[in-house]
Amino acid sequence: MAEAKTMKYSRQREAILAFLKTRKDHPTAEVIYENIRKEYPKISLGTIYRNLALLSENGIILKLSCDDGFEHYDGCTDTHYHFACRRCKALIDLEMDDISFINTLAEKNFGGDIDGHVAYFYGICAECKGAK
Amino acid sequence: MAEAKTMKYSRQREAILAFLKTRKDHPTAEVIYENIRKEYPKISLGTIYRNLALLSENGIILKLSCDDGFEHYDGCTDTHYHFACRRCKALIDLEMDDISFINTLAEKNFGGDIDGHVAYFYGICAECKGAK
DNA sequence: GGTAAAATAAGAATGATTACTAATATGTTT
DNA sequence: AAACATATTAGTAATCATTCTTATTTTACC
Repeated sequence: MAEAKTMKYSRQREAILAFLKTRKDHPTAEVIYENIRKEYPKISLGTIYRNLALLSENGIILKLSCDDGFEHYDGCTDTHYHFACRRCKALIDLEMDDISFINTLAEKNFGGDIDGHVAYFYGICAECKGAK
Repeated sequence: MAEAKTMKYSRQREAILAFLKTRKDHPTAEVIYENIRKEYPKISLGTIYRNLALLSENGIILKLSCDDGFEHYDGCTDTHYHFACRRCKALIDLEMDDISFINTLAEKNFGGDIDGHVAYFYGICAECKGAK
């Protein structure tokens, strides 16, 4: 799936990856930018985007499109699923069993090859539910 | 989920919806625009976008984000799933069983309420597979 | 027909993302 | 360690799908 691109080491990329690993909330490029700036005040937004693209193309991070107008990034590539709150727009990891078997169901009446899937769940998160 | 907004009839909106119903390939706003223009040469792209937003907010059509940089629109709102070809980027309907039960799995260790999900399957479509 | 609300065409504006460029960092080879 | 080749960067400009604005036209209802 991911064709390996030659990558030289860069402090900025390492910082971006390290930052992503500390977060569970799947930040946007802008949020990553604001945080990496604390350590590298001169980093540019282009560098953020270029490295996020490199990292996700190589399967080192995940790029999440949950239809809120922003791409989100996830430092954890283990199989897992996400929940997007319709009210507060939070994008949250779900602790649920692996449902990779749905690939088999999808492939049943399909002539092509299925090698993966993404699933987003929608609704109201626990916090918003309590606050109502 | 969908708060009903007052909608007056409009020929343009009807044409957009009728066109969507004739297509199985989930066209983008631009493709819809080019086609509706044949019937309404003066229609503007803003009208396309405004009506697509209205229709999808009211649950009359679906808005699909398959991460290719464009929003796609689907005139069929019955529960079904989509496949996105990694090679030709086609977005195709899958004829598979309903897997709504995954909502229950997702809700198991989750404090909030889940009312829906979207799932996209990825791989190589039958045509690309054959052409290789 | 008259009126109010919604919809339109046309165009301008927005804003996330991408592309460009000259300078710098990295890795490798002598 | 200097020289070289290539990747990466900061800074900035450009792209382009989508949204917004405004004056005008439709639609729905009395």
